[in-house]
Amino acid sequence: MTKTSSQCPTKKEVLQSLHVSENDLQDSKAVVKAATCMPDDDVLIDLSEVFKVFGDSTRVKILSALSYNELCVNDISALLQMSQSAISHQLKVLRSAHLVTSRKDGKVAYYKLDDQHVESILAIGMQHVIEKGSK
Amino acid sequence: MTKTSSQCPTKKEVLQSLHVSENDLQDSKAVVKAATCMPDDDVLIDLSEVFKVFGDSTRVKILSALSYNELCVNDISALLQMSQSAISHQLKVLRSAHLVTSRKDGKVAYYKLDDQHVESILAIGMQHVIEKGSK
DNA sequence: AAAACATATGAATATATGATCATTTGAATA
DNA sequence: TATTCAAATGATCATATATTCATATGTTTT
Repeated sequence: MTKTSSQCPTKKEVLQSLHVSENDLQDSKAVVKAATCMPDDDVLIDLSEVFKVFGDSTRVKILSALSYNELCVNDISALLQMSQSAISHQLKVLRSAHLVTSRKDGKVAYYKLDDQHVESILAIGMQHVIEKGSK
Repeated sequence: MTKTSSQCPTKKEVLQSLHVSENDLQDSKAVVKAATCMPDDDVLIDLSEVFKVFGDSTRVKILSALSYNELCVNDISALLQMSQSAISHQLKVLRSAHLVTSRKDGKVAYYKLDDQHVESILAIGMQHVIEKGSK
């Protein structure tokens, strides 16, 4: 069986796909390694989309609040002292990203964190903030 | 010794500070718990700022690349097939957020991840993407 | 010293996005 | 059934931001 380029591209193939020659680069070995090991573009784009959802103070506050208790829209609105509409819009964003789930009890919609990852991400991010400071 | 309100605010005090009365809320106990336990606003804002930096595909690609190797600006530019200027601007954002550090060797500036948190955050975010899918 | 090179930076622009306001949907209750 | 209430949604607007283009800075080499 012969290795195909998609399974194990040669250095030459990698550089070609990047439209560069070896002497355009300071460290072609490092570039090839990164190019070979990095996840596909679409995966990294998805990843950035997830972080983008964490990257808003209103949404982070909602997530932080939900890490202690399930809460309904009205109560989140009161807690954060923001309009019901603003909260509802952001909850939609959080739902789309699978960061929260909701259940309905009559007219009241209760939200909670979707899974354990959410808390983990918040916790590690918090560590970074504590160690490196804000700015 | 008497507890002061700043050390252990009463339920009444918490609700007052939120400008709500108990019957504005579905679950006042849950709201008070969240209000009491949540980190201060400025901490959560800082946290969201960190995630905001992760929340861009170009920056995530840079961070992913740097997780395999230290790389210089030119090589990142070639790897991502983006202009030197665009990369340099984003590296500045990453530096400001303490996600990468740089060293200079002559004219060449090499960048690497600042600390272990960066990789951890990427890894957990990736888990979420894999498990929940992109959209 | 001049030229070449790697990186950084400032201004400008186009796009993305968060909050508001007005309205709608859907469920409980009078 | 009409009303009230919680939540969701659509349109709009103001702000934030990522890239480009032009240029500056600083270093090495000729």
